[in-house]
Amino acid sequence: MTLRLYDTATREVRDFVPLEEGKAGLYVCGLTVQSEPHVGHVRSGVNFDVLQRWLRHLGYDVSFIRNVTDIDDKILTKAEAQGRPWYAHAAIMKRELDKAYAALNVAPPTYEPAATGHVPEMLELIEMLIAKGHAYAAADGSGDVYFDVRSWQQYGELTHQRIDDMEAAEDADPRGKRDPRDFALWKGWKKESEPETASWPSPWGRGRPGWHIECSAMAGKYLGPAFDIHGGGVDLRFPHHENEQAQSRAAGHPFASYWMHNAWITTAGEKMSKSLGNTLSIPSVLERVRGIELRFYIVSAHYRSHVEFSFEALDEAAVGFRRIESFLERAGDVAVGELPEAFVAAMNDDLGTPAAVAVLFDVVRDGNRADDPSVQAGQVLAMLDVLGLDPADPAWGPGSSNDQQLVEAVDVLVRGLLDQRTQARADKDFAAADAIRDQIKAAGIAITDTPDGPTWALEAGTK
RNA sequence: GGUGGGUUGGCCGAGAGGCGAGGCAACGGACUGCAAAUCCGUGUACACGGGUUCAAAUCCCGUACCCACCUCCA
Repeated sequence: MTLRLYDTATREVRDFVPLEEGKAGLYVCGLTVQSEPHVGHVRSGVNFDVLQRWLRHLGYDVSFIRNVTDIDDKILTKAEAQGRPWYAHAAIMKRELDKAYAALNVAPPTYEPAATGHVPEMLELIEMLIAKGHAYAAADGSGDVYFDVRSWQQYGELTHQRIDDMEAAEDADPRGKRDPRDFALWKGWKKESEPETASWPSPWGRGRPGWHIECSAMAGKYLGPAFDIHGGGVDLRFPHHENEQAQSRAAGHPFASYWMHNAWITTAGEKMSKSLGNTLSIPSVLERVRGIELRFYIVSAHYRSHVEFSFEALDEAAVGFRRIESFLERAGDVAVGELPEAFVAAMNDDLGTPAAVAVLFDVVRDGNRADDPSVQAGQVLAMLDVLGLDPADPAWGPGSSNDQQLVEAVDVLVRGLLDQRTQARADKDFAAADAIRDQIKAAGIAITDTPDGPTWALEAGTK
């Protein structure tokens, strides 16, 4: 059984055949570090992390490159609004993003190149494009360099559009373009409005990279002229990915074999980037549910399906996930087992995580029914591991030693109370027994009576 | 104007011609001193109108509504 993936370029699910047997090169457009990451932003991080983990599980030697765009218009304007240098602003937001990824157990990529670190590579590519007649320096002396879309006959091939059908940008300030659809490879430095630190020397004077060129340059540098999979959010299909492909192919590089795009998470039917302030920023969502629960919520939907975010649905997902966790707790220590066939089939079918999660629940039920749940628990662990949802993964944070001490302290206190309750029950003094249970419950601790005596755990629903 | 996606039970969310994915909630039952947890059972859902077919949520035609992208966006 082989992995099949939906390829945006061909619009079909097809067998994944790597360029080089046993290896997989993956490039994903990461974020522009311009503001605090929200739920929508991290979806792509989680989705492609699942892809990375699955490829590794299948035995591929994965090179996963996920870039960081650390210079662009928005960064400049937001930094200025906040009164700090653009690079400081980008660095702060980058740290926030790292924290968000860590909180969701998004494993780091092989390498995370930053745009500003690759200006020479971009210049090299731009000069190659000029030499081949696919790019030109603007005639107006602005220092801008544009890609000449009319010179590249296949332009539009990725998104199946013809140049003449595309609407030219409304704001199209022609700025010396030959065609309004030509896009910037290099942006000349605007002395009056932009800091000099946001400019680099080039054959066309000081300036900064256009948005698309960085990915062509970095993908080429780290994965080579041809690589397997290129990913990102749906909105990037056009113009970003179309332009990346045009640049790279015009420069003579075959570029990506497969294109994968994750769908949006919206709120109230609107994209998150447009909507409501910071209520959906990762730190604020994590005040409500744990990172592992948010990740489970994201993984429960297929990566190509649009998700309408709601806190109710998020809470439901969290409740469902706790069922899996409590099964594992009951099962005790078990070794990681084999993946059920149905799970493997689901994952191989274009990362069918919803079907995979259904298998997860089926096995949990089986395990809850069994006298000895260790086989099922082992399978559950294996599945959770692939999905990046193993609660025991140290990546979720070891909990500080302080926490550990607290747990031990609480354990002693609760055990004392539970002993009293057990005695009361033995004496058939149920009023007393229930009073103790209520007292413990009031503290946010649920108790479960088992054949081996009562156990306690923090109550579901309270984070 | 061009390109792409969507509308599934109370809610979330899969599926892509024939056996009721799964979860949450609800109801009944088992277990329990009572609960909790767990298990068992309970649903005749696929926007609307036609058509194809022995068989349609799934294919075809039409309609309605929603969303995304068209050079700043995950």
